[in-house]
Amino acid sequence: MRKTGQPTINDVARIAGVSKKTVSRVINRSPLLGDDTRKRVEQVIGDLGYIPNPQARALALRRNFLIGLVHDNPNAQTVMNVQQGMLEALHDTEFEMVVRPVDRGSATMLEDLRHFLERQRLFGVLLMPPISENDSVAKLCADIGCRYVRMGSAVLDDPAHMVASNDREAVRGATGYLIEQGHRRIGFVGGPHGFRSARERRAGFEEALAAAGIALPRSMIADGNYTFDSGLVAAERLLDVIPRPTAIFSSNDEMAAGVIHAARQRGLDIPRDLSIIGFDDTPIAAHVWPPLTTVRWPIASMARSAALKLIAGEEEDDTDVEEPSLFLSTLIRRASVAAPGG
Amino acid sequence: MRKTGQPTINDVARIAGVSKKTVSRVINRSPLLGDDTRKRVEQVIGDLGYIPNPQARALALRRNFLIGLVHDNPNAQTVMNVQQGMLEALHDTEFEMVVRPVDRGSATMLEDLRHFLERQRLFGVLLMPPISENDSVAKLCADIGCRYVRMGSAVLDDPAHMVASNDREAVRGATGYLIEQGHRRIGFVGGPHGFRSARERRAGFEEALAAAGIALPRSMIADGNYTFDSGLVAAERLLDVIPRPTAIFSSNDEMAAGVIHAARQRGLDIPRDLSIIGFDDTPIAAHVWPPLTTVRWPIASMARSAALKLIAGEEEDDTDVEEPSLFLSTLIRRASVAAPGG
DNA sequence: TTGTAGGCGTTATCAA
DNA sequence: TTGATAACGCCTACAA
Repeated sequence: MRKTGQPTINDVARIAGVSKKTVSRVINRSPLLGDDTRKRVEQVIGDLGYIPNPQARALALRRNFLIGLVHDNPNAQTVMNVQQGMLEALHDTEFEMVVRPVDRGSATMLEDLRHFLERQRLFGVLLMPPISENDSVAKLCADIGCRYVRMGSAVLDDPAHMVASNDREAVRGATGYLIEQGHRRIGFVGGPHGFRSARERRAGFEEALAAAGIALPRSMIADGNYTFDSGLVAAERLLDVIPRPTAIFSSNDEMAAGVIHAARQRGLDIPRDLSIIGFDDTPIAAHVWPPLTTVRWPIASMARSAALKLIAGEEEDDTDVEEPSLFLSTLIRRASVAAPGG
Repeated sequence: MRKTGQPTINDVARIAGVSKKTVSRVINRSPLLGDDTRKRVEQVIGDLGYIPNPQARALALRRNFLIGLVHDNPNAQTVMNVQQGMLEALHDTEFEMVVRPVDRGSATMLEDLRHFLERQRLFGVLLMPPISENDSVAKLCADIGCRYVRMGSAVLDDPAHMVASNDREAVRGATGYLIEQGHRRIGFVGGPHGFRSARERRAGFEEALAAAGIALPRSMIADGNYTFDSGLVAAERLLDVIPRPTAIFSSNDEMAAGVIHAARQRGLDIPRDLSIIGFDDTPIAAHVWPPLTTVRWPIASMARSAALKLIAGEEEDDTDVEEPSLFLSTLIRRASVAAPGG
């Protein structure tokens, strides 16, 4: 109690007139403990304001109480939603969240990550997309004995290590909605190669068209990389095609904002001349003009669930309830979609 | 080396044929060490892939290597920029970042924070606005011996505990720009009461008008709370005034997007009928239509500097270079401003 | 320049 | 049901 000002387990033991181990048992809710001893110790703990030192526990238990968030996601809102969901799960537990961005492009990414995990000896990590799609990262975690749960747009791993949304189905539904409105010439702005989410969304798009018997010419597909600018460029390509598409599905909101931009630069009215659907339901979707119809996936819920999976069995509460592994997305209908021609 | 698979200082010592202390000296770059011994130990460390256990170090040193980010900022991009800046500073150090959102509205916020800080015994915390403006929080940190640095829109603390932007001056400049363009009826959308940034920005606005000898009727001021919707509502109030303002300064970008929305709903052309300036230069600023003229403050640089202040003296590199405490903002000129009437 | 003994605050083992 | 003793992996103080 001298140096740091914080009382230690020794102080509690001495004052309560019991051994350290007994105090430890009280802290850890050991079942074999006399009621009176427990009460007495708890009294002292309360009086002293004693708080167990997590570092010491980490050392003794050979594992710490840090959950890592490993991400390389460029979208701030998405990352924040994940953080929020994780923290909801970690709230009132002894776990804390440490954030670790990684550089997917870096040649040493895997080595850096290994070094980080080995050094910090994290209790577990939550892998966000798109890095979560990288199987070598999951393998790395498994190899060095670090628990992990991956978030993704499709099931990439066994349920214990995965929470997934079903992007394909969501996009199929969104595209179906455009078709219902009467659209037949529908352009597609895709995400970057190598992204599972990009692949899933495109597959959903193609499935919807196929189901409706609508041909999909190559000219109606343009690839982007999830950025505003790439969406703008892709839209310019699509809008050059004659006859022009009457609707465009964009694989994320940011690119959809670029599509809106491009359309407006050509004097096109949205949704009269062009309907647009995005994906993610980031704040930008509600704030662009006109407000963007988009697909919302339950990011925070997924992250919360993922974190709960990670610490499952560690916390006494309702560990019997299995965390779900598959999450449903919903189409948010706003003003950017109408029947062709108004 | 048995349980965890990770080699310990003992393994290194045994294999290198030296004492633990010698290995410890190598790790901590003690100057008094024979070159050959050092080389030999370093060789073994490399061979074994030995990494010192941060938990054990934390225990022995009675302090850990975690830097906290305490925030209650609703803007995702701002928080992410701060995280990025912090992590840049922490890169290649032994420090990690743990994130702690707090609820400013909660009655137990201060108690929660105290509990968090006492339990985790963080090395230090970075306080983001607006919670950083709360003097009791700073006092709490000081009381329990936790280093802290506050980020803010004005100097609220001594340089060792503060990195600040100069919002007042920035807004004065931005408003001056509108005046230069010929605007005389300029509306102001303010931030929420109790926010220092809101106060500073408003002061800057008023100073600019006063300097130009322009009266500021009460009707030209509408308060918001930094959200899109509040900006929209505020703009509706301002645009109802006759004669209408020819320009509006909005205290952040999100509200400025709401202003744009409101203007468009009335069929006003921006910038012909209404010029708009925002604050923050979030991505939304570049992506709305028309692109928004706004004030950019160097968030990431400020956060990096704040983190470096926190760990100053701990890292050997260039600790002689004092971290700056005041950061300048710049006006980013885009298409949302023109002379009145086009 | 290097080593020994002891401590940081906690938990595990095993005996009482 | 409790307690003594020994870890956990590292660092400081003091010796050699």
